[in-house]
Amino acid sequence: MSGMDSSGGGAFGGRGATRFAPSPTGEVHLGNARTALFSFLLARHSGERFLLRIEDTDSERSREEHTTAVLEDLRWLGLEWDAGPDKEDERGPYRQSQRGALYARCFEVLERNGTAYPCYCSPLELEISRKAQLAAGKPPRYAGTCRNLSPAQREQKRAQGIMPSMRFHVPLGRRIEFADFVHGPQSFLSDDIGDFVILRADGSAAFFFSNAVDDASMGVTQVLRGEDHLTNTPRQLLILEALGLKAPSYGHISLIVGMDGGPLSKRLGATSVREFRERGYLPEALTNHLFRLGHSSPEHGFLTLDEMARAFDPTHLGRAPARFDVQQLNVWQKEAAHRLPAEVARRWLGSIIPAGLDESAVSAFLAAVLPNVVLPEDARPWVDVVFGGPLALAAPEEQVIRDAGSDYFAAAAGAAAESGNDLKAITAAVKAATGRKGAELYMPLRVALTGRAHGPELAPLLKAMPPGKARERLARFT
RNA sequence: GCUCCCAUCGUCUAGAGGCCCAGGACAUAGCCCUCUCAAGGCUAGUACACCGGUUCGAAUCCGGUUGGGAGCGCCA
Repeated sequence: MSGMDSSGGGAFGGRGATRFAPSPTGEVHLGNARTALFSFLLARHSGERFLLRIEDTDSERSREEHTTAVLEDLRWLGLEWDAGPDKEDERGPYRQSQRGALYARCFEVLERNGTAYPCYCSPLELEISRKAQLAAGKPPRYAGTCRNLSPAQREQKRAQGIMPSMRFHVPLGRRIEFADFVHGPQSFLSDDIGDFVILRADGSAAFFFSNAVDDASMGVTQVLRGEDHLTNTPRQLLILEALGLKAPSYGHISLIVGMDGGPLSKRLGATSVREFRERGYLPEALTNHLFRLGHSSPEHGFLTLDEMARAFDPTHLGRAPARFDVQQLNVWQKEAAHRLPAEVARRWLGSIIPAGLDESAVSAFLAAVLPNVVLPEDARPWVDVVFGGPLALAAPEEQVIRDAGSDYFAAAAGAAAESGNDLKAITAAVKAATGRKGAELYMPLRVALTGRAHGPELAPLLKAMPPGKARERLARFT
């Protein structure tokens, strides 16, 4: 069967591959972002290919704009793929909605094997059956109603116009074992698994089926995914076995949880890449934080993706759920913000920087303010300080001004008039006139010039101000 | 209900029987530096969920308890 060769080889020289396989039904969640990051790093670490496959078999919920958003978010994070929906190769297409022919061929194999059969049960019947089993304290599994229908019975159902779904016939009494590369040896009993749907009534392929078939046919050798898939893995192994396809090795990483230890929820803050991005978080902050969630590395500092790829160690993937702590994210965010090159910082701050400034004014502003900024909004108050008009003072600041006295400011304003916005010249003049030093010397200047007692370094801040601004603000208190 | 996964400082984690009265990073506190904040330097406190067992010896192995999570969908 062409297109189903899972032996590697061919155009890809036997290289293995990892993949990220999101369904375009919403925003990229933090947990998925981490799975994508780890899969990306796993591939980069060992020179494998990183594939992006869009799992859009559910036409009801899949939306093209979500696919676009997923691609955008991944690229924003810096996770570029070697093949994907916008980078097709001979193993594609990379959208499941376009792989119907392959699924049909695979299904035929199963049908011939006798490992698949049509199920005519209605959603309502299935729902009732599930509820009844649950109520009886039993696992809610498919009861096998349609498993052994005779050809005549099937014909009868078909004549009634019922479109069947197709189920996989799970063998009895089998032990399914595999080595999870995160959790170690796993063992499941096939008796605990009910016959599951592989083709929906509309003919589209269901997850267990399409996902397993695609991993095999796309040459994926290592599947890194969330732990929510761990107990589903035996199903996929069974499908692959029935198809005679080689299974990838699987690793299941624990889920990311909120600070309360429960599932990550909106209530506790942002949960999607998009939201963090919109709040002004930088991709490097997110990747550095995610890199340490459920993974340990001897490298402690701020890392680029390349450095992460080198340091990534699949044997150091955690089995315990990791809490998403925004405080820790903010540490990386601060670091990322402080490392921002000027032109990127300018884009990052966007409309917060007033329009119409010349380049040197912008870079002076950035040089002064960036070291004190974590999120773009932190820069906003300093725009007024640097470029705005007269400053309003609170009571404690007023007091600082009064204590300094008008002689102090006369000297300061005089120096400012002569030298422009030069802190050294101003402090020298004030020092000569008043004999003040240390905080007594600097604090009144800081307050008069910025309106507040705390903030970025004074000298660069002054330099960023328009000419005459220092004199103007100092003269106010003479 | 059944099956499966998990459990070390506030957070992320190291730890695969003695190297651990548990190490690191971040956070926190104090000090230093300093015009403030930030940065930087130094110092400090805080953890093996619980109960049994195996062993000369257990964070590490086994059993149980508790707690958390996942799966059992014509969602992925």
